Amino acid sequence: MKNLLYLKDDQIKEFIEQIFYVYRDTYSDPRKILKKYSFGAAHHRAIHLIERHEGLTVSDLLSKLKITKQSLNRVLRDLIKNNTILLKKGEVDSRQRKIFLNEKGKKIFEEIFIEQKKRIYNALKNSDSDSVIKFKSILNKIINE
Amino acid sequence: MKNLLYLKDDQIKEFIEQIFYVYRDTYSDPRKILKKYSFGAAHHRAIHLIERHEGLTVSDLLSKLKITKQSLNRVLRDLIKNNTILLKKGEVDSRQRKIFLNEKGKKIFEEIFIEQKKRIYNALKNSDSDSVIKFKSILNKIINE
DNA sequence: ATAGATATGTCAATATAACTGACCTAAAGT
DNA sequence: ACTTTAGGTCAGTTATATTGACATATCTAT
Repeated sequence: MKNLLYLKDDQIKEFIEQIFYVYRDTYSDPRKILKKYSFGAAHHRAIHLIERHEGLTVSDLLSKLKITKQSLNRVLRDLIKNNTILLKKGEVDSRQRKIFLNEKGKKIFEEIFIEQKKRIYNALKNSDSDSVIKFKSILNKIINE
Repeated sequence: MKNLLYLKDDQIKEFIEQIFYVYRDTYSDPRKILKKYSFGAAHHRAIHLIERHEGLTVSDLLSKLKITKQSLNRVLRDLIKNNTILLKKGEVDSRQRKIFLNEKGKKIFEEIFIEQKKRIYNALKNSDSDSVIKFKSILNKIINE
């Protein structure tokens, strides 16, 4: 292994610790908003991914969340019951259900996002564009490993 | 708000999504090792923080994990029962319990870390030092917001 | 047409990790 | 002496996930 400082074990351990804090803090900020709608972290993650990938299918969402369909089903049922999402039959393949936020869902998403955005926005606003690009690039490398 | 590309909502939403994937993948890699010792994600996080901050107190660990002491207690009990950690009374303040990995704990940590390290190492090995520094800097800014 | 595969949904039981709330001891601080 | 702090514990509950089994509708391929 290379002897570069940033590849030393201690540095990597520190990254593993930081990744935990970043995830925990980023996703705990909108807890109160979620509670208002009787939603938890699982609903939050689903809503976020549905907003980012409107019309994605149930199996798309499953592979993004990497949970079982039984787990996802509870979440989707809650979201439907709460009138937050709607499912449309796929036009090409009618076995598929394409998932969308409805108007209420979009409003809830925005409420959540406002809370969640602050942390990231403030962290980036004093960073130069080059830093942000490099930050994103490494995030992507970690995901695609 | 500034009109910078990387401060646009879509970009921030993408970061929020990426942070989820990075955390999930980084912490799911050593699942099999953990299972071997009947440990779960909660034990993993505790072991990681104890290794990084040897001799930290119960309340130090609580504030890093941001869970209740009842939740942490289950985890610490399991780790003690499994002979992975040991608690020493604080010399200065004997109400405190300082937490250490014992020999078995250190070995388990190393086993976990080997699995977990790969992803980060591979992501960083082809990045230049400047990228890594900037990556770390933004992680810290997000945490300290 | 029909057989097999795929996408989705659901029932039931269980595991894991968290929570709230109440209460306790020992040791420190004042 | 009194209060606060650090830590531990009991009990009950909630949230999120799991495994395994099975059902339905639809698509694909022969």
